[in-house]
Amino acid sequence: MPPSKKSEVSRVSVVSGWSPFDRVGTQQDTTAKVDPAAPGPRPEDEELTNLNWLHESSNLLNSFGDQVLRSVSPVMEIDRSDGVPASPSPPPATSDPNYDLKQNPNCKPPYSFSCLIFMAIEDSPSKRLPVKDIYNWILHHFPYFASAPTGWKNSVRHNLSLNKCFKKVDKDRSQSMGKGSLWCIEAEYRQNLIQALKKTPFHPHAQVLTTPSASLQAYQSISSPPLWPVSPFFRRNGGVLLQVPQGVIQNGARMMSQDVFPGIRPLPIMPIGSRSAAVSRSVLGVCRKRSESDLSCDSPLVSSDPKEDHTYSSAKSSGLPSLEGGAPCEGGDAPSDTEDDDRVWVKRELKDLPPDAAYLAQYKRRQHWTKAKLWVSTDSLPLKKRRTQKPPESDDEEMKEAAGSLLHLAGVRACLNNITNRTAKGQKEQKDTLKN
DNA sequence: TTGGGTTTAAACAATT
DNA sequence: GAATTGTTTAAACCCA
Repeated sequence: MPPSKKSEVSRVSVVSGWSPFDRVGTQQDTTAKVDPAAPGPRPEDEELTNLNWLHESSNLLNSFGDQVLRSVSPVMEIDRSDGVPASPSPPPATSDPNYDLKQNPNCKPPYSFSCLIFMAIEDSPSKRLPVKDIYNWILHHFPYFASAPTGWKNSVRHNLSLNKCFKKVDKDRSQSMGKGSLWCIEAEYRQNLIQALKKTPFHPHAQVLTTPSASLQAYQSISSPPLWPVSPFFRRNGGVLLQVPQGVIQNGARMMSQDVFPGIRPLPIMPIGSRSAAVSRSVLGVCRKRSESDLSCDSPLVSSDPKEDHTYSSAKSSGLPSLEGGAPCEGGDAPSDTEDDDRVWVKRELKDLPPDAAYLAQYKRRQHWTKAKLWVSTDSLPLKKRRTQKPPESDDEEMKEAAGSLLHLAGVRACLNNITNRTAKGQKEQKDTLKN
């Protein structure tokens, strides 16, 4: 968004803040319009409510947040319409230049793109946004991207396309909202996103910070856990901040050790290529575009098996039980209004196809889900579709079964890894922190 | 070393 | 025709 980027950000009012947690507590977003088409209260909302443990009022921190915000982006207008009163002075700036936000304003947010997109969408009244608005939301809340290389937009689109947490919603044809579709959160994976957010950035408890930096000490001397300063979590609900339960601390500790906790510690200088959001990886191992016909699936179930969720492209349609097992989709095959659309047709066709043994064998070699793709003969397909689709090379049933088992095992293993990795990761980070 | 997951870059098609 | 949007592939990187 080259030319308008800066100016756009310059008139941003950052504060209105965030969303999934808006429904918690006393949030008062009077600007939010009620969209009749928007989904009503969802089962997952209970989960959000259960995140109350994440919240603790802290005007002081909120004020600090503003301070940091101004440091990061002095041009940003700080909207205090949330009624949060001004509060005492923020912690003194550290002398460590690495911790000085004024010197290091271009710090990449410790959120994965998936989280960013999720927040953007959830922050919209109708819970659906066009890509452009997702860009804007990210720009508004994370000024880092205003000066970041433009590739991040590509990454956003890439995520939208490949991450099955997000689904495309056809616009009402009567609407002329420009090109593109609306994107919303796939209900089935909303929990994953929430979990990813819970495990991202903010909130190390003081007790896990055994060797705080100078700024950290200064900060801790006056307040509780830190947040990414521009994080929407930072404010909302009148200065609500997030705290973490014991179970999540390990991730927080990790984030701390990686200097991703700005409020306290250095907002690390993270070039766009850095892997700042690794924390949420395992939670969001869900990359694959769902077919339009799946969109009616409202199952709040979250697969316990990340592998079930993960594969680019339309591989879920492979019919592999291990891929489908977690979340039955009632009515998922119901034809949509756009069934005659090529893409929909293709996906439905894929869904009915058996897995291709040759491909799966290839997958076994590569062991990489991003390659998980069904090859189908699609002479009638648009070029776009033909490009990546080849006729099957084999139809060996045994291979299919073996591959299915492999996939299943891989899923189980990945699931176990996720659990153990999270634990081990946090412990390692704590050790590293101690070393430093 | 291997495997899993994320990000980035790039190419290309489709749409406005 | 240009710009934007959406899809796909590949590679690099990080972590366990």
